[in-house]
Formats: sequence, structure tokens, C-alpha cells
Amino acid sequence: MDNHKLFNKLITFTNAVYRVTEELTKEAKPNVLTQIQFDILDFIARNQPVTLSEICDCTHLSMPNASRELRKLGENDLIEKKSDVDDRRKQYIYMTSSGEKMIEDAYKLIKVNFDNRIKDISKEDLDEINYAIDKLQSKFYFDR
Amino acid sequence: MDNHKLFNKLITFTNAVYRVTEELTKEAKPNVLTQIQFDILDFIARNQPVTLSEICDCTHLSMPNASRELRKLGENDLIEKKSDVDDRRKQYIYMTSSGEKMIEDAYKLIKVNFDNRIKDISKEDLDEINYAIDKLQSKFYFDR
DNA sequence: CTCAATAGTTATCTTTTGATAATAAAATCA
DNA sequence: TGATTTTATTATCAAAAGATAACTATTGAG
Repeated sequence: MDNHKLFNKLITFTNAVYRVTEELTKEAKPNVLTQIQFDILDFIARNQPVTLSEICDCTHLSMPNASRELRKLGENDLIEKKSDVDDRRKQYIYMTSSGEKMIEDAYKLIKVNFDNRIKDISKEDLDEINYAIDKLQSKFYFDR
Repeated sequence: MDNHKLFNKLITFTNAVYRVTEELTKEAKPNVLTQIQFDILDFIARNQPVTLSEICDCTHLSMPNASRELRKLGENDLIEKKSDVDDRRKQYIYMTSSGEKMIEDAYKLIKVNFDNRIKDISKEDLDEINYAIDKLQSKFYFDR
């Protein structure tokens, strides 16, 4: 197995992941939000509390643009900001309960799509899938 | 292993795939193209010859918008259209040699990033990665 | 205290992307 | 043959996203 074959296999695999992910997440985004707004909300949901700077680092948005989108999320009562007591320049961003609910509902729909996709897969194959994900996550898709 | 655990694992895994893919493809897109134009060019590269309708089906672009972006690719001499002899409504879209070169160069850069990422991974682990990708591709990320 | 750095906001402009209507030409159907 | 469908284009308009400059407020360093 040379690197080139593995490389090409990874390209094909990545395309498949993107295609299936799109199928699973299709229609999960609420219409009141743009894709970027939903991505930001999702990022906050899994990392809260976060600062605006952290959002910018992780989403490649500039501060002004991230600030603008965050303002819209705030206007929709999906997030709220609280000033840091120690450093009053910083704003810690939290989900509101309606923000939490919006993300929960989105994931519920994704879960339905997921259940539908695996409904005909045998227990043994699911175990293999589980094992393979662990392998890839630890051996290749790790942080650094 | 219940479905919920596997579901959550998949979400985390998908995020990791997206993050690493972005790292590997970073700066591969030529500045003369927008992301969508590059995606279309990449799609043509791996499926040529294609028709405009096929591009629309696979990229969720409307015909007018896809036609517009395709015109720009044509103006940059990256693709060319040839009418179908049997059905003269249809246009088969091909890469030009400079289009091919642009895609090749992009993948060369991605390959460099890939080689850099796996340079410290042992032969045994690479075999495991290879095996795990095959498993996931056939058991979960299949077409249908 | 002064000055630079950090965190964030507001305003503005441009580019990109998305949506829709109107059109043309060729093919198919009845 | 005439009506309908398919394939694609052009022209607009609107919305989303990206880029930049100017600004405020706070903190930290010397």
C-alpha cells in the first residue's frame, strides 16, 4: 500500500462523508437562520461559554462579520452575552433556552435521518462501524 | 452499544473529518476562482464529460446560477462545451488542459499536506487506517 | 501616568450567491 | 402538425457573506 493509493482512497472517502452528512443534515437548519448563523450557534452549543474571538478563530470569520451575525442571533433571543467580571473587555456568550431548543430540535431531526440510514444494518456491522470510527478518529483525524 | 452513543460518536467524527479536510485543502483553491467555481471544476474533473443538468443535480445549484458560473469557467479557459450530436439541446462539458492543470496543481498541494500529516504514522497504523476507511465506506458511507 | 495591545462594535462597500422571470432551440408526444 | 417537455441561456433583483476603516472601552507594560 503506497501513499498515493491511500491518498486517493481518502479523497473518495471524504467525498462520501460530505455527501452522506449533507443527506443526514438536510432540512435540519431552521429557516430563520442562515447557514453561517446556524454554524455559529452550533459552535456555541458545543463549546459554551465562548468569546467572540474564539468564534472567529474557529470559523474563519473576521471580528466585524462575526459580531454582526452574533448580534442577529442575540436579536432572535438565541444567545446572550455576559461580561467577564475580571476582564470587562471580554464577553462570554451563552445559549438561551430557545437557542438550546433550536439546536436540540435540529439534532433530533438529524437523529431520525441517522436511524433511518442504519435501520437495516446488522448488529455486527454496527460494531464494525463503531470500531472503525474509533480507529480513524485516534489514528488519523486527531487534533494537534 | 446503543444507537445514541454511535450517533454522538458520528457527530464528533464528522466534525473531525471536516476540520482535518479543511486543514488539508487549505490554500489549494486558486484565487482566481470562488469556492463554488472550484467545486464545479472539481466535479467536472471527476465526472467528465457532464451536462449542465448533472452539475445542477449534484451541487444543488439552479440552472441559471450554474450556467452563470460555468460561463465564467469558460471565460477563464478552464472548461469547454461541445453539443451532443444526437440531442443538440445537450452540451457536454469537458476540462481544457489548463483546467486539468489547475485541478492537478490543487491536488498536488493537498497531497503535500497529506504526506506531512501521515509522515510520523507507522506502517502498521497506516494499514489500520486503510482498513478502517474501507469498512466505513462499504458499511456506512455507501451510495444508495 | 502614558502608550500599546486586546476585545469588541458600528458603518459602509463589494463580491458572491440565490431566486425568479422571460426567452430560445431542440426533442418528443399525441 | 401543433402542443408540450427538456436543456440551457440571459437578465434582474435580493440576500448573504466578505473586507476594511474608524471607533470605544478596557487592560497591561514600562
